[in-house]
Amino acid sequence: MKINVTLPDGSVRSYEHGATAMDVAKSISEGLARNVLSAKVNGEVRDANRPLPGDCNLALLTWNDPDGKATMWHSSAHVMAEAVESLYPGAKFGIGPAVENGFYYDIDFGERSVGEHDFAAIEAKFKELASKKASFIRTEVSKADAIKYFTEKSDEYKLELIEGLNDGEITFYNQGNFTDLCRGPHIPDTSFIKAFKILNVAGAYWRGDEKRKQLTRLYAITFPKQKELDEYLAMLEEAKKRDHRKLGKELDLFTFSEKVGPGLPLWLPKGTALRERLVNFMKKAQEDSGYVQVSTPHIAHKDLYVCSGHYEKYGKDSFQPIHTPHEGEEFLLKPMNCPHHCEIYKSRPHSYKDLPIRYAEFGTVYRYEQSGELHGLTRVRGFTQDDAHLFCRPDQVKEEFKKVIDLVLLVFRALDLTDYEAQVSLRDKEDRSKYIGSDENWEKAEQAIIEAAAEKGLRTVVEYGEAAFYGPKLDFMVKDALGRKWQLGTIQVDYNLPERFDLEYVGSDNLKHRPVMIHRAPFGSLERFVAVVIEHTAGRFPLWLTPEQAIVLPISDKFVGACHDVVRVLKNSDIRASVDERNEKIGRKIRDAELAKTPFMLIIGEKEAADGTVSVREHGQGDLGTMAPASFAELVNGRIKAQLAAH
RNA sequence: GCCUUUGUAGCUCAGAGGUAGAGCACUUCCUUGGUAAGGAAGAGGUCCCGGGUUCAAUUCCCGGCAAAGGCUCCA
Repeated sequence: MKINVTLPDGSVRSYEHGATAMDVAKSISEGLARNVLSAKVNGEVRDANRPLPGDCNLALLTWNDPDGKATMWHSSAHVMAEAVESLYPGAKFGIGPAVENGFYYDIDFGERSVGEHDFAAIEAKFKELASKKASFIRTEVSKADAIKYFTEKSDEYKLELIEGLNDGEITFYNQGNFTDLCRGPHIPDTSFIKAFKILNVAGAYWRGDEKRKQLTRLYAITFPKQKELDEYLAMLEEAKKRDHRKLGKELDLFTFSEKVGPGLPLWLPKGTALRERLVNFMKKAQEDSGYVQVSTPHIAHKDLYVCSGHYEKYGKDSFQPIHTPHEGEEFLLKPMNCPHHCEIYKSRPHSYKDLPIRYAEFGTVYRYEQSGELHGLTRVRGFTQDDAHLFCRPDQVKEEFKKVIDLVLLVFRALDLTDYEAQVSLRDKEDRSKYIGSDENWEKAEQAIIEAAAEKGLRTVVEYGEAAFYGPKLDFMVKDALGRKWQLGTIQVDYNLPERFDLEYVGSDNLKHRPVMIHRAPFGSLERFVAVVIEHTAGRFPLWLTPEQAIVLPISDKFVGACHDVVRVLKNSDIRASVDERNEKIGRKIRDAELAKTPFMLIIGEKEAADGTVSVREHGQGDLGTMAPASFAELVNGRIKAQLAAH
């Protein structure tokens, strides 16, 4: 009896019954067979050496397929577990899945504490085991046998996992001296793994539950070639160099102080100026889009947040209320700007003709984040949002969304963030009970978002069940220069707050109606946004944003005066420049300016001073020749204009 | 909050149970130099904080504080 196998290119090949994906690979080429990690059979990823079920569609998976990589990494987790078990007898194992970059295994080492100093031994053992070319062998076991096996090993974690499985669907995989409860699939044998590295160690609660025991999680990665591991490690090094915390310090943008407190960034003059430019950029764009600025204080009555519902949801995990000394009133540090804006809306009646109303505020908010959650500028306790709230009629939602999308894209363009993706978050299809607002309005809003995104030509993914309880949303994910994903701009529809604050407008029918509210923040928070921009550009900011656009370098003291003259000319053209007056040689000044990532260096010596020119050198590019200061100003402003051009 | 690691000069980091070290930065002097580091001298430290062990602790132990990596990825 023969079976027919359809390959991804549509070709059909015939094999003996019981043939495996590996047999198919071998029949195509030896080279392919050496690289096959697993196989996708009728859409399901399976072991390459498992007999095919009959006629099927088959895709052979190699290192180039995400599923192939995952197979390899998951198998690597088993080998790492084997290494750990042989070095630390009695270790118990939780789960060991493949993740985005490598894999991990959660391990209970008992009383022992395992840290970085143990990595070398585990790595050595791993290499020894991997080189044995042990096959991964799949066996189906009964639930009773599975329980028996892990009871003997007294591994309560595996036993708990087995509890949740049905008899008849349980499989074990074995390689070398290690057997694990595992659904698979796995690579044929351990020889495919040529390079291994433990990346870090972390505590992880069993099943992600902080009430349960904390296991030791070993993160690691493997590759089929040593060279690829080396490249990966080099990439991590590069990421470290771009770390915004390091660059923020080097470029004098911001700092932290233990006295001031964790998660509370202090912006230095250069960083503040950079922030201001971002703020002004946004203010201008918002003005052009019909926003009006409002301003609200940093604290408010607790009742405001009780009304908005934020107190109930976040209150217990927030900074505790501030009490007035005599009246005993309770005030909270502002965690959100929206309730304030609702009150501004309420301060007077509105006609349908007034809508949409767009209140914008660069509002600084304070949120308690657990100490371990804090991270540089990306996770802080005090930060400034480029917040705005749009109050509109239901029929205006789509148009408003499109305008906000334009604003977000304007920001991305100005900062060279070209690789982005939009996520539309909608209601759970099954359970609609957890959402507030009428079905009809939701329907309308969801449709409006989808259409707005489509009409703007966004690349979107739709996620059901990801909407907030108060409304659907559109989030922008940006990939930075190293391919890391960040969530930046967000646009959210809200039916909840208009309800809670009893917001209304008078319609053309002279009846009262509920406006729809849209929250949006193209930057998200200034802190986080600056961090992303630093890491994306490695500190080489776009010309319009950079702290200092040009530094003027005198060849010797004699030309300092001429340098200041040039700075004055540049200032008149809105170019930020200063003079390096230090008593140093020109080579040194150039080096320091290059390291400070200053975009342009203007050198003035005998020749330039005499004919009123500057010798222009561009960061990372070198000498551009001499020109008049006015021509240089034109060059800079021309480039800035090109970058900020709307389209 | 919890786990692992770390905390020494402004920065990056070395160090040892017995008077604290380097490079860069800083100050002064010399040098006036043409596209990525000119030379010399000097100043600078509560070795994160609090307790304990010791004749002696910055070093060892305990407790805090802060920072870093992680705590969503489901056999």
